[in-house]
Amino acid sequence: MPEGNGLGVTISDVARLAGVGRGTVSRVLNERANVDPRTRSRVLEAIAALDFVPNPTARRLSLRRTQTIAVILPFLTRPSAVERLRGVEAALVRGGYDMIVFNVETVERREAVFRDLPRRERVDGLIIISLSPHETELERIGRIDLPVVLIDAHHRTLPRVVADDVLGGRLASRHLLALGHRRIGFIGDIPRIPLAFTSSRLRLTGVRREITAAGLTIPASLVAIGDHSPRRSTELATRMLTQRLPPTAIVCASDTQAAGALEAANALGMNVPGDLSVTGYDDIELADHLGLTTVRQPLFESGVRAVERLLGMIHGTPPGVLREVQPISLVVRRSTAPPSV
Amino acid sequence: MPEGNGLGVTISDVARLAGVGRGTVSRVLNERANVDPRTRSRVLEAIAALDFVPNPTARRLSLRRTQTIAVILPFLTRPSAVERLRGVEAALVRGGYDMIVFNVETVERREAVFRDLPRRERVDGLIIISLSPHETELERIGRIDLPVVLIDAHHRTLPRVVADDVLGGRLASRHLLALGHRRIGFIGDIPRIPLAFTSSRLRLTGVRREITAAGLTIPASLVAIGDHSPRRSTELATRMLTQRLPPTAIVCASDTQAAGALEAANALGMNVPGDLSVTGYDDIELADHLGLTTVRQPLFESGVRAVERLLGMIHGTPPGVLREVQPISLVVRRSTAPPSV
DNA sequence: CTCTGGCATGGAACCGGTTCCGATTGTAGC
DNA sequence: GCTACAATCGGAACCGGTTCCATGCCAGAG
Repeated sequence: MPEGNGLGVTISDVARLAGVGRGTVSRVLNERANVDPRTRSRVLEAIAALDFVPNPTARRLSLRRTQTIAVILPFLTRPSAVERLRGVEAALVRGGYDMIVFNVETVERREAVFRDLPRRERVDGLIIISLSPHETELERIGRIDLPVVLIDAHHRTLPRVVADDVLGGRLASRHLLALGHRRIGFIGDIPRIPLAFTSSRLRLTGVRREITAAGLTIPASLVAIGDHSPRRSTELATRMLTQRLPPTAIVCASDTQAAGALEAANALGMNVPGDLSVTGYDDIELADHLGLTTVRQPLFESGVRAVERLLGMIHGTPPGVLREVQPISLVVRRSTAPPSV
Repeated sequence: MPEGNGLGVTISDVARLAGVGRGTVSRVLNERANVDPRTRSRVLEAIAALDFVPNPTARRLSLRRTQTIAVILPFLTRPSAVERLRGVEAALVRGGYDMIVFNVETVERREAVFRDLPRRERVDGLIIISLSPHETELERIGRIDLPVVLIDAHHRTLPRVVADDVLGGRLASRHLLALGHRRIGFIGDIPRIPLAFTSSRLRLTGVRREITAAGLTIPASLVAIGDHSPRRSTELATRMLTQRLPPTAIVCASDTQAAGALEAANALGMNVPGDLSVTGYDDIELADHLGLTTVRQPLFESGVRAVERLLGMIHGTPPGVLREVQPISLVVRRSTAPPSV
């Protein structure tokens, strides 16, 4: 254990040097009224002279507040999740809070995190990204009255920041229908029930509704589900494109998967958008780069909003509307065009 | 401020219920010897009955240890950085430490982080990814005697986990030279001096050395520097490929930039690897997906190793060799082939 | 049977802040 | 000149743990 604890200057040292009591130093530090200006400046001088900085741990214990927020997210691997995290981080820094991160990639880890974390003494609040809490997990959080905000996840009773994924599915397919496509495929995620929440299913629902509304149907052979990797998506797209009646367009549940589909088309010598249209979801940097038509949702901003709401709750503001829906929009680029036939 | 602090059970409550002193409860909690087995089990019963969990903040104050590590990294946007962070997170969880993350994307933020963070008693240690500390920053850290480990960054006196970027540059270009390429280009990062550390320069050095060793040179027209985005890389590659004497191969300082170069070739109607060979760096998931020949470095593992070393330092193990070099290797995929001419 | 030594344990002191209470000082009002 | 009250401030108590020290008790040695 390292011994030298640097400048071990405490509030008592400051008090002694300034010739005042500890309480007075504390009052100066916290900018309370009722401190004589002359006393105040003497204290400030002492603080400067000693290069004193208050010990946050002691402060936390005394105030029973940690100034720390925990963020739980699965899949730190996904660009969209990381982008939300960036938003959270930026907003927390502005608010003077620390962010501690829990990446849950397995069910065991998920259980461990929900068992250990939600203790009042550890954090002041919780942000959960792309993960819908179970009832038992929720019950534990509720019992200790810990403020929580979800991002991209659902629960009837919890404040959350989401986008309308059904609408997103509709926007993508509406665009393709308007271009004249009639055989539209879908590539999405496995709904990994025990672990994470996946928006993929909702997007598929949107696609289905829009296509049904147009008087068409989407055959089972044009719906492919697999894990989130572009490689898997390439396999699925290849299989879909090489069957008897291939689609003229594919809606993908993420930009990453759309990149996989583009790769498949490329390998098969198909021209995008000439022979095949592809849409993505999220509008991450990759989408711009690939010229992907995609559904844009405000990822960074979702993190910012979640923090704003969480800090509001911590400071006693009523949570307002539970389900905050963020706007989404279709970004048309060069991966979609009318079908050639 | 919310009042209900859930189960506000303290060690005193446990002591009272078990009919022992607080010290004894603490001894049981910390599995110290010198506790009578009968007393021990009475205490354990009381703990279970009250569902008691020690308050970490109080523990921290008393032990003068935070059980928390700070991670500073620029560019949470880059897949390679995130992958390192994943490794750090995984290893810290195993060690029972919390991770607090600081994403620095501007110079102001960098300054703020280095000013506020290494204040005593905030964290037990520091991991810095892809950012070489200035002397002034270092002096501040050194003064408070805070253990630090760098990842993918350099400083003579600090323990660090790095890979040999010069070698990486050589591996990529050696491969291309062996295939018969003679005009080899390079696309890399701006060396953003005030903010982050960039390995790009070192990789270019490696490329230069290898090419020089082969009796060739690399003209200025074949070296392009730009920011890290694939879009920018596409622009640079396009310009490079449309000049009078275009390269037959391009070494890129990252997989992301290689993706940009592939995109440029694609747009120009060039066949990869027929008309152009491209290499990347890092071997992120994208590289596998694109079939990119690349230099693989253990990103996740770099985070794990940094944590192992940091925790060792915290527990008093001598740091050993300062500069720990991780192995890298060339992964040959389908983006490289002999030149057609 | 007494002395000695060691184990178990209660409780005080401490970590470094905040806050509350009561005392002191100063001043305005009569 | 005295009272009343407000402003200011010192210091105790507290947040909830850990650790050290002193004490009580018991067993074994002489």
